[in-house]
Amino acid sequence: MNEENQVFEQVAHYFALLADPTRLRILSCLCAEERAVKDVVEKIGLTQANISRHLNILFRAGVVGRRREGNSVFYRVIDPNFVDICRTVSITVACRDMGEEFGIAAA
Amino acid sequence: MNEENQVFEQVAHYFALLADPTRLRILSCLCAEERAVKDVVEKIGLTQANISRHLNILFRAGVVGRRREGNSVFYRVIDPNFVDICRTVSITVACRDMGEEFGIAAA
DNA sequence: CAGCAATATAAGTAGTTGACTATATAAGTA
DNA sequence: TACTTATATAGTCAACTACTTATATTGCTG
Repeated sequence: MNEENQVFEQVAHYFALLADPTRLRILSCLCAEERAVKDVVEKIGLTQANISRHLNILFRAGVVGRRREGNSVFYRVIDPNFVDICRTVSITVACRDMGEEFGIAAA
Repeated sequence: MNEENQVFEQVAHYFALLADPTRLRILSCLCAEERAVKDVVEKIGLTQANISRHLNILFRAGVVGRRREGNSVFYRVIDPNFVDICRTVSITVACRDMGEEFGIAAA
């Protein structure tokens, strides 16, 4: 495996992070503000184990950061490019007014 | 399934297109110039059936276009956002000089 | 310490997908 | 038509992954 192929695999791996609707919902949740796991679970409506697992995947990849405060763990988006990427893709795949999930005003 | 969830699924579906190293290699091939399937196969070194399948996936999704010329079918990138997205992600996941696969000069 | 609340991890399962081989279709050429 | 080249499709299999239930960890509080 040469260096060029590694680049493609890294890029593909990053896209794979964003290729899951549940993770996109979670990231949409965290886009505007930091949130505790429990709040994300309530907002999205899947099991706590599942949300926690996705948050860990995003954390290990460096897309989100986290901090513990007492019993709770708060997550937030730290990847500076994430919003830009989602903005572009949202515009690509959907009509203008459908990009609002990520705070994209209709152009 | 409400409208909001459909947006996430559409966006996720687009990211899934780009979440495969082979498809990224193919798109990198087609980024600079239109190419026939045969040329892509030779350049990438996987089976013709596999490349053809990936090209069809990208075609149906509207990322690439194609035209037949005699025996050959030529593909090209037509999604105007693709290069921008890959540029951003390449910068995100790799060092500056690793973005050159998609024609990104070191900043 | 015991009990509770919040989060993380483990094990199992079902569905998806990327790869291959083999075959089919389409177009050029003798 | 028969043959060759180029591309697309079908069938199969292995690997991966998202989800669930059950359990473990961590921190607070009585």
